[in-house]
Amino acid sequence: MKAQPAFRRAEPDTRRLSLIAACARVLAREGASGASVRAIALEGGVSPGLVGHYFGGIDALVSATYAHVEVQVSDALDVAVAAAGADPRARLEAFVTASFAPPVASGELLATWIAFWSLVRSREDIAAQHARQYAASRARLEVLLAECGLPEPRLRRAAIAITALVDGLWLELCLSPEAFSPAEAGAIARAALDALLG
Amino acid sequence: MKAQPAFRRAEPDTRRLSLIAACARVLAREGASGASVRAIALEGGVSPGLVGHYFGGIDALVSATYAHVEVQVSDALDVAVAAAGADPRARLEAFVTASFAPPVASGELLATWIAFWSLVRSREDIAAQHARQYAASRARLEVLLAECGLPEPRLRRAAIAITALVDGLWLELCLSPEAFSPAEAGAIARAALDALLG
DNA sequence: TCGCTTGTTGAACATTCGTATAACAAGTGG
DNA sequence: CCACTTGTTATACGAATGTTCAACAAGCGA
Repeated sequence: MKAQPAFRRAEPDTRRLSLIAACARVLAREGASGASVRAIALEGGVSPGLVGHYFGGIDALVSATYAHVEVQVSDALDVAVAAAGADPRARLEAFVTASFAPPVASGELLATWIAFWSLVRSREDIAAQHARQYAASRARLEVLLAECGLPEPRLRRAAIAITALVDGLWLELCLSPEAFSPAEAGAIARAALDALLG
Repeated sequence: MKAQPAFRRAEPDTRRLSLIAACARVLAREGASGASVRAIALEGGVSPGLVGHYFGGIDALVSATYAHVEVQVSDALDVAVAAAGADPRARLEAFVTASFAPPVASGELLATWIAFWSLVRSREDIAAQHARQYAASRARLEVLLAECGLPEPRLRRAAIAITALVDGLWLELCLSPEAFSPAEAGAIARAALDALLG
């Protein structure tokens, strides 16, 4: 009788993704302080050494997890925008509305953001990653705003404003869901769009 | 020759405050992950045991530090509002403008906020503290808005909106100061007030 | 079937963590 | 000047941290 394999090899990218997913789950369940190499390896059904093998350190894994989750969030927003049809204003409103509904606004995602933010000030490469992702997210919003007819000179500030408003509402929604509802957050953001677009 | 005292006794409240100040300094310098009992005790010129003696645990010290810093921030905003004179609109604008200048907006404060936020989801008492402080901060803004003539039914949402906008701008300002300037953040917030108050 | 590459393991490493606690001493009231 | 209270120290403890590395074996090509 042949013993079944003690472990299974995986494509590097597959394994990397499964570790990222495990990291995200641990962050969601245990919070930023519970995301240790061992806990993540256990969650991924893998030995602790693999984390170092693929990412070299826990910071890089957290950074990769943030990048991955950000892409998921970004995709979810894109889907919502696409589902809104062709009307520019409807697309913009779909964007902000989706920002306050799962899977974008979710307390479980908060720990990933917090773990990432806590690295921004001390690690220059992670600060650069944050700046890059922030710029990308703002640029996408600028496109939606431009399609609504907002003139180019006002685009930058408008995008900064809407991004900040949405982020602030999102953060508070994750931190204390009782303060106000996702629907109320959506209404507030849409009112801001009204004011901005006239 | 009499050896000088090996240590100095302090009033409980004095010592508590000095530990809170030491915690804030360590958070500012080392970030959330560097704020260990030992590092804080060393910073405060005190033995590690005292942290447990006064606060019972590191979480309670972080929570107390957050509360203390929040009061400082709140006081700084009050000073700015008072300095603006009697005109309600000027007072409101002073409030948002001060939110983007030191000592309120400062990368060094960010770590304190992050350390506190990371406790909100896992500890019920800290979630309650956050909800309480958020409500207080929103209530103060509601007063300023009411003085500008905003009718009562619109107060709640307006305060939520301005708080979220200011928090979002503040956060991004602390995370990546190159994205936009404090002056630009202030202009954005004042424009939002324009839109809100007509 | 054999050998080779390399993904993977699991233990060991030196630190560091938070907390508990016994001994010490500063300051106060007598 | 002497207790007595208690703020404070210093150490010790077990657990957990991130990282390293030699050994192992899975899967592929020959």
